Formats: sequence, structure tokens, C-alpha cells
Amino acid sequence: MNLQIFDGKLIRICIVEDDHVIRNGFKEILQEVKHFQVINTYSNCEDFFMNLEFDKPGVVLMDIELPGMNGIDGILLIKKKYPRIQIIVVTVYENDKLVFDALCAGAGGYLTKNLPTDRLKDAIFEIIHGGAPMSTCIARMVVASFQRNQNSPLSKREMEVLSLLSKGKSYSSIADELYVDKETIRTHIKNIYFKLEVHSKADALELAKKERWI
Amino acid sequence: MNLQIFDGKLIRICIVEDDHVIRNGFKEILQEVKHFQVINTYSNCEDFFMNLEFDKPGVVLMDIELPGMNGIDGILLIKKKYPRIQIIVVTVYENDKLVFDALCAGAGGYLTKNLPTDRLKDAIFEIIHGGAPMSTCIARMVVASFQRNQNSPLSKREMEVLSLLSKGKSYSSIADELYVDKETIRTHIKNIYFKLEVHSKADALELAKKERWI
DNA sequence: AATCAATCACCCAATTTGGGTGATTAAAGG
DNA sequence: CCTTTAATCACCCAAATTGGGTGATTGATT
Repeated sequence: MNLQIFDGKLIRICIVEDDHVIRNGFKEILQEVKHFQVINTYSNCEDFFMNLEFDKPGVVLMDIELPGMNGIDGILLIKKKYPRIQIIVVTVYENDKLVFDALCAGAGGYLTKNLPTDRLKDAIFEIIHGGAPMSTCIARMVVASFQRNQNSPLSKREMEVLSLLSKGKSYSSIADELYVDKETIRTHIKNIYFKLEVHSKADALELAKKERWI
Repeated sequence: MNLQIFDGKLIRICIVEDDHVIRNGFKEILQEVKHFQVINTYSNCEDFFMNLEFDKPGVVLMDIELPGMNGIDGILLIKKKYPRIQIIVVTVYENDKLVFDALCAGAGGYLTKNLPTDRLKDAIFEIIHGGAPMSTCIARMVVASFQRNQNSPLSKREMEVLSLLSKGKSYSSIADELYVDKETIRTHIKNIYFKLEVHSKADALELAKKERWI
């Protein structure tokens, strides 16, 4: 492990976790690592934010279900004030919405709690070195979220049109972009509505996104 | 490693890579693993597809830059025909667009070519066990793609309106959804356009997406 | 021969959109 | 306390957009 990336300084770590057994367990695991310095541990976000300016953490381990402010809002608040603090979520939840909410809020990593002790240490090194530590199934969820269902009932051209519609473009600008007449675009959209059995742009886009066609 | 997950069968692997040194290197590394069976290696997609029905691979290692059909289109075609085949991209490119194009096309993993030999073996086990093997910086790119810039000049309400606009909704339906008058939505949108210095829905959405506000 | 994809035309009316110019109320900040 | 901002609503106006109808032609695929 190359020390220079730390600027010769220790990695300052805070833990926010309401279960004190887990909290102290994590603390003991991390304290043993010579490049790490566990500055403070907290059982809720409120206490954590009270000391944030003094703690100056480089990495925060954050639980999601917490008394008072939840972890997602905690992440949002940290990132709003100090965008460079790295946050790793450590939680039991593998629920789609929570995972993506956490990542959207600014989490740089996401681990589920059934982890071997070394995984926690590795994750902190990983995130400091520009990685994004994730549990196996979280990584798959994240990658799967990019995947598109290619079996839509729409033709290639219709997919193009729908995709441009989803960008908020008007029929005329879509026509310009595809070098065809506005009437052609109107026909495509009529056909799209007929195939999808919808009667408006919003309904077509909602269905297309739900079915992961776009 | 639990063997039962393989149903007692070997993992059938194909390699598509135009550099014959790398291609044979990968083959030799993987052939040594007892659960693996390297069925065939190809220097281009066309040859690969010719034998796809006979090879019946479970995992394909796919390069991106290839003579003839490129790797992205190759992935699209594989996934269209056999959605359950797992594909790991192995390439020198860390370019944003290529990474996301590959994942959108259906890649289940993405490795850059400067990898230790064990990483390749691990990646195949990982993807078979429901993971998504990625190089460090790729994982970060992927996670970062979820992150939103919270410092938009728009107010909370304006962000709500813009976000509903991005779903293709009309002023009236946005008004209904937010339980306010259509005129209020119109005022919000006028203010959004003024703040963003744009004069249309498409321009506002383009800017908001570029700046990662939505 | 039949189907589908992609293109274009013309009719119609309601809705939407973008812009202007106001106003009121409540909350937040200096 | 004063100012600014956010959020709400009103009314005027004209151009553009949208959704629906009913056609047609061409070329490819089956």
C-alpha cells in the first residue's frame, strides 16, 4: 500500500451506527490498522454533525436506519457542506430504493453488514484510492440498473423518437434532428401511442422507463 | 468456493480479443482453473457468432475495439439472443462513454487490461455468483454516475417542477400533482428559465442534466 | 403476396407553451 | 427592521404544440 497517497497523514474515520455492539466492533477492527485513526463514533446523525467541524473526518461509515435523522439525509447534509468527505454506507438493507437513494445522495460505497473484518478495512483503503467498495449483490444491482430491455414492441426509429421525446424536445426539433418532416415524427408518435396503448407523452415515457426500454 | 452453484458443470468460457498475445494469455490463465473450460477464443465478433450455438458459453470475455463489429454491438447482439450469457468487458479504455455504453448494452462486468492474473479468475467466479466485477476506477465512475450536484441555483420547488417536466408532464398535470394552480407552475417555469438563462423546456432539461441537478 | 417500417400530406380543434406584467404572503437573512 | 427570496395566483396574448383522423408511397422482409 502506497503511503504517499495519504500525504503522510492518518485517515480520519467517524462511525455513525446506532447499535453499540456493531459500532464498537467496527471501531476495534479499524483501530488496529496503523494508517487509520478512528476519531469518534456516534449513535445518531445529530451528535455527529455537532462535532463534524472538529472531527474533520476523511471517511464516514454511515448506517441507514438511525433514530432521528436517517442516514440518507445525513449523507445529503455531509455532501452539501463537505463534498470531499467519503461516505461508506454499512447497513443490513439491500432494498433497491435505499441503495440508489444512498448513492444518489452521495455515498461512495455500500456494504451489507454480514462482512468479514478484512472487507471493512479494505473498503476504506479502496475508497481512499478512488474506488467504490460495494458488496457483491450491490455491485450487481448497480450494474443492472444500466441495462436496457431490448425487446420493446417499438421499431428502431420509434425508439429514437421516443428517446428524443424523453429529452423534452418538441416534434419539430425532433424532425430537424432526424432530418425528416414534422409530419413523419407525428406519424411515428401516433404509432408509438397505438402500440403502447397510451394517449400522451407522459404515459408513453412512464411505460418506457418502467419497462427499461429507455 | 461452493461447487453446487455450478450444478456440477464446468463454466464454459469464450474469449473475443483481437490481440493474439493477450488472447492466448487469458486462455492459459483460465485453462489452469479446474472449474473453468475455455471453449474457444476468437479474434472478432463475426467468428464468435458463427459458433455461438455450439459453444454455448456461460461467460464471455469481450474486448471493445475489434476489427469488424465492435464489442458494444457484440454485447447487444449476444444479450438480444441469449440474455443469460454473462459478459465481462476486458479493455484498455476507461472512457466514460464506452463504459456506460457497454453496461447499457448488457455487460455484467468491466475490467481494464492492466490486471493481475488472479483478478481475471476471481472476476469469473464473481459474475457467476451474481456479482459485477469492475476495476477500481470503473466502480467509482459507475457510482459517481448516480451522484447529483446539489448546488443548483433553483429552489426546492423549482427543482420539483423541473423534475416533473423531465418526465414529459404538462404544466396542468404538474399543477395537479403538486396541488397548486397551473398559473403557479407557469410562474415557476418562467423563473427557472430566467435563472438558467434558457427559453425552452428542452434547453432547461439539457442544462440540468449536464450539471447533474436531475 | 402480405406485412412492416419509414416517409409524407392535409384536416381539425383543444391544449400547451413562452412571454409580459402585475400581486400577496410567509420565511429567511442581513 | 428592512430586503430578498420563495411560493402562490391572476390576466392578457399569440404562436406553437399536441393528439386524433384518414389517407398515400416506397422499400425491405417474410
